[in-house]
Amino acid sequence: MKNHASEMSAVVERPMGERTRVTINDIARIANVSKKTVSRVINNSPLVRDNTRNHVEAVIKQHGFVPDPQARALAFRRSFLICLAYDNPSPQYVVNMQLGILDTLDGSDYQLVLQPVDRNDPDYQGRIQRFVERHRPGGLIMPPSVSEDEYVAEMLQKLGCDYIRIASLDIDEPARMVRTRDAEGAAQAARHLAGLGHERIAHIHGPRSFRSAHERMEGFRRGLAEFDLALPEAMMREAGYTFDTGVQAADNLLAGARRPTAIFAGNDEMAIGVYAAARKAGMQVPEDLSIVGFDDTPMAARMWPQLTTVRLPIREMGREAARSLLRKITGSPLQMSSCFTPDIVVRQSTARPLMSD
Amino acid sequence: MKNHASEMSAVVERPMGERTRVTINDIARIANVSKKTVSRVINNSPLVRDNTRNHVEAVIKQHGFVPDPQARALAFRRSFLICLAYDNPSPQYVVNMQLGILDTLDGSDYQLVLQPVDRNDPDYQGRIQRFVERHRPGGLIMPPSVSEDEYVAEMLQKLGCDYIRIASLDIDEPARMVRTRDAEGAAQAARHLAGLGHERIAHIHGPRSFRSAHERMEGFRRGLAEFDLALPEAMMREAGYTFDTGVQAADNLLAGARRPTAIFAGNDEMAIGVYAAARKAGMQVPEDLSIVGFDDTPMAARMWPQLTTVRLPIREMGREAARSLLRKITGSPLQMSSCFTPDIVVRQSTARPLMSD
DNA sequence: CTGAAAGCGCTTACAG
DNA sequence: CTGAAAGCGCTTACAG
Repeated sequence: MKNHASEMSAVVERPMGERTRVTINDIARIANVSKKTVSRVINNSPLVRDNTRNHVEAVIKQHGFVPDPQARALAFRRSFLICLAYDNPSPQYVVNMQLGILDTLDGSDYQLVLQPVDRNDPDYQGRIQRFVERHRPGGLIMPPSVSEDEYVAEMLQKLGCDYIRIASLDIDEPARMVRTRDAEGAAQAARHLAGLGHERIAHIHGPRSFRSAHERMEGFRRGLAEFDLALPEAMMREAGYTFDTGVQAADNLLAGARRPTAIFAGNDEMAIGVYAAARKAGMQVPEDLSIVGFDDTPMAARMWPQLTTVRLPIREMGREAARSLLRKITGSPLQMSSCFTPDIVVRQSTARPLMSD
Repeated sequence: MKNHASEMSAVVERPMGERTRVTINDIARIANVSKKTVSRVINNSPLVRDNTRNHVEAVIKQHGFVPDPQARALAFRRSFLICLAYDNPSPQYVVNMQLGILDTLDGSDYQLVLQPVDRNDPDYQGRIQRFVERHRPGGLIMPPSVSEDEYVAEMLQKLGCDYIRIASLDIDEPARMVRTRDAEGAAQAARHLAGLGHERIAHIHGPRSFRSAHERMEGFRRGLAEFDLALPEAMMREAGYTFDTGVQAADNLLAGARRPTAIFAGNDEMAIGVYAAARKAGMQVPEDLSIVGFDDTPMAARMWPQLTTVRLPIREMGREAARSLLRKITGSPLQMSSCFTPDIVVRQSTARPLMSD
């Protein structure tokens, strides 16, 4: 795949297989300008004559020069790392978010590094702080619930580190936010269930430490209210956004005398737990129990019956978060906020309630 | 969380919130040694007197000095990045692999960066090569099927870049391998099904471009042979390690006149596709059809009935791969190969076949 | 609009 | 075992 002769000679020159690398000095010499001028071209400084720029760019292209990220990082006092700091327990969410960010970063100078954290770890903020102090990343992207931690956001501002928060409510200036309208999505779930004729409707929400749990709960409540339906305490359970906690909460809900005919779970993981609880209780889905989830993870469409859920375009959100962050870093002027409204995806886990009572 | 007075003074000195950072020069001055000696301590050089080392280490600790990764990278001509280059389509596999690697990297000087690739992209090897040339990572970790690409391995050797290949057969020197005995796992699946009394047993295997697909197929065949059972062509289908292709392959298998009574799928994703095909065909699992998967992803235990599958400890494999890589990088002498043998996890998707025929 | 000097915080190569 | 000098490949601060 490579010129054999030149490869041989390179090997002779550098036995470790390290090919001679074109540097800014080579380009400066060849283009007959100072290295500072090459630097200006690399960094898109306006202080370069068009003629000079074109010439330098031609030389750069001809020699396949790519500035060394490590050297730039040292001189800039800032690395070309973008950090995803997350604590979302759903692997689907995480992978899609990563893919979205990588979509945007591909072709840029930045690399994605991962910082999974545990908000129950008392040192979790310290871990983020140390990472930022040591590696001085270009910026951080924080999905819920890390995004909801004001202390972390303030710390990043003090450290002069850019960031984007993905969250279900406005908790920062627009240019630093990717907003999701979770409440509206939950309201759609409520309208769907109420519209089918359900009246005894329950809700399993995520941990109270997640703002999204509140938003979804309140949105769901508002949606029900449009149909003059209430969401009493007896019909609510808190769970941990995981399968196991979803099973437990649903077990509990279905053990009562007046069972709900429909359950809206705060995410798909818990909704899938509701399937398991329903089976244990001898209930058919959707005949005896309608189930709605939130997220539309791939698993939703693989369940039987397929899960009706509220879709949030995670990957596209990741793309947009990275785009916004890159804009902040480069100081681009057009910094508007972006907002994603979820949509309900009706599948087979919801139906009219059986006439009972 | 921090000494208030010192934080204030730092803010006054550096308005951008950039706190003065302790460098190797500060430590050298305070410890009254040359910076080269500090460097030796940092890098665990044996050429330091114990007295000197202890003293320098005390000063380092006292001042919370952490060497700048960017500066070290520039001087070393090698960055403190570990790259995961993967093309595995299962999000569960990817997330668990990442978590395992991060377990090991946590506390080290290295950061994990992601390089998802598409082996159908004609430029995919070029993408890896360019990443390595530009970022000079400490090393790469490659799970299947990227690990099975000899061209990539040779390229990395030429570039002098360390790597670890996770694969189901010995394709490199032991110190560069994390081996999995996929064939043995598949043989266990075969023994389990044959032991239950199945005779018409089918296999949906992954893409032929994955060596693991071959290993699992051959292991399964050998396991059946122990029970004098054959695996005829009519009972084999190729699919893409994804849910959708799994559904298709199973549809096809179940459309024939002599339906299999059991199907072993090459991974869980496809096995879950078999559930869907079985339902479409009006078959009950496990009464009419036994199903076995491979991987034991979290979804396996969430299916109904729960999926019998072959478990590979992905996260532990990730940990071990990162450990081996760090050993290679530091030139540690004890470099043995590690090997993981999968185990069958019997759940509820397998049972004795109904007496028919 | 362009450049020469100094510096980012480390390590390598050499000397002792 | 220890250190002074030069260098890694860029950018900042300053001058013109």
